[in-house]
Amino acid sequence: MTIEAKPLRRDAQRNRERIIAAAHEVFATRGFAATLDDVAHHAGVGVGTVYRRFPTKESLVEAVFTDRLEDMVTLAEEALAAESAWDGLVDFLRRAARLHAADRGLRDAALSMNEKHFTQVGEHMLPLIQQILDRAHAEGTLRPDTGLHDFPIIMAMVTELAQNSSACRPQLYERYLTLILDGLRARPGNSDLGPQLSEQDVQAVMRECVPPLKSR
Amino acid sequence: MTIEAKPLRRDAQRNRERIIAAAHEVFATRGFAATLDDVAHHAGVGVGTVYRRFPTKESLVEAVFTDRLEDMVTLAEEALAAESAWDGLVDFLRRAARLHAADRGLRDAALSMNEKHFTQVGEHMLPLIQQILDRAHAEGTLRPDTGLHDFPIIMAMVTELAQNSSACRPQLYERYLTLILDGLRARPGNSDLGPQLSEQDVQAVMRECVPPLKSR
DNA sequence: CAGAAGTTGAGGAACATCCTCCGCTTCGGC
DNA sequence: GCCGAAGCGGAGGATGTTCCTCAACTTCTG
Repeated sequence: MTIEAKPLRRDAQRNRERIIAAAHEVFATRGFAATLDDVAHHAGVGVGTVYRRFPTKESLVEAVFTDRLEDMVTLAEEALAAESAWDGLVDFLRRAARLHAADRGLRDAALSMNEKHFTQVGEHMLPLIQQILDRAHAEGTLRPDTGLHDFPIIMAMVTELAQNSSACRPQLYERYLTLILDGLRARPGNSDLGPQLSEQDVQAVMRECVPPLKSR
Repeated sequence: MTIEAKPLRRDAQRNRERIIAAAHEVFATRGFAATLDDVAHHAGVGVGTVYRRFPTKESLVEAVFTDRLEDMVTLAEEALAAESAWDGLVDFLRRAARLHAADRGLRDAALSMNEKHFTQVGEHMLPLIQQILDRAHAEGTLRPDTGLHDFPIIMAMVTELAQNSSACRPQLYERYLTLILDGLRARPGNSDLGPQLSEQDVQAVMRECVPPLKSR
């Protein structure tokens, strides 16, 4: 599956793993805004080593988060298995938010799912979420004027808040997620939300919500 | 009322006004993150002039936004005058969000209302908002487990989104504001939101939501 | 017209990235 | 063990940003 070019020397392999672990920690608190220099220091390794192993931040991010994102796929599958579609959806969002609140890097990764790195995971994930929503729509519990594209936006808002409150009230975001979930229920008397968004819109907005991975 | 120390020379006064106007423009797009150097250039004036007239960013911000915030007080008064408390509240939030979406500086100012500069405006504003909410609670339309402190947070989320989508879909935020408003209605079957937040919490979170005005 | 008030903007100080480079260390096949 | 290849470190150059001062100059106004 993986195209393993050359087996690394043993020490190099050890360092690679150290770097990934350190990157996970550093990204968890600073998100994609973290620096490769930062990662190097946390890994107890020279900057050059990091740059040699991961020439771009993108490649490091990919190495760190593809698995974490696959974990979220599992979460989505569990949501589909719940007997109540609504409860499945709510649970999924709550757990996802919890993970994202605890790991800002994962949050940034999840919101970058349409970006070239991670497209693969996106192709697993998005159809599952679509199914979750279809089921909830069919059940009549999720308001019909919402769709797939609303959820990245909602998660972006909620997890941004989670970040901003993490120092003083790490659970604060849950309150507002709950509020939004009540707003998402299909109910008589709901307001008119207007037209749904396009995929391009979401992608553009998500790019603004996540620090750029530029480098160079 | 205002402690006018010395009458400025006429050209100086003209420059002062130019600076304020330019600052308004610059803050409108970059928020408090804008630079005094930026403002100077937009005003067609040397940096030194800005620093002489407004030694701190804080003082400039105050000069620019106190009036704009007082405008929002008017908005709040209109909300209180509406016959339906709920409609008044909704209108108020929608209009406030519109203003904040169009002027990120105003948004940053509004979210800084507890900060020393602006406390004065805050003392006008907050009791009014409290009254709006009391009325809506009494009317039974606003869910009872919400309060004053929820609104800065909600506005912060919504206007942050407005900012992030301003380039591609400037009205996007309205959709999610509407969604949240539906979540704010008192309704049977609403979820449990848990305990309300304290004022300290809100202040701490707001400080994270707005770029620091440090200087020096 | 004198001198007070005001202006200017180059530029120094203080950061923050990003990433390269080359002398040195370590590995591991022989 | 030896030695060449692989790997490592981290100082430091390049670049960028922001803040703010100051000394030479200009413009008011009485």
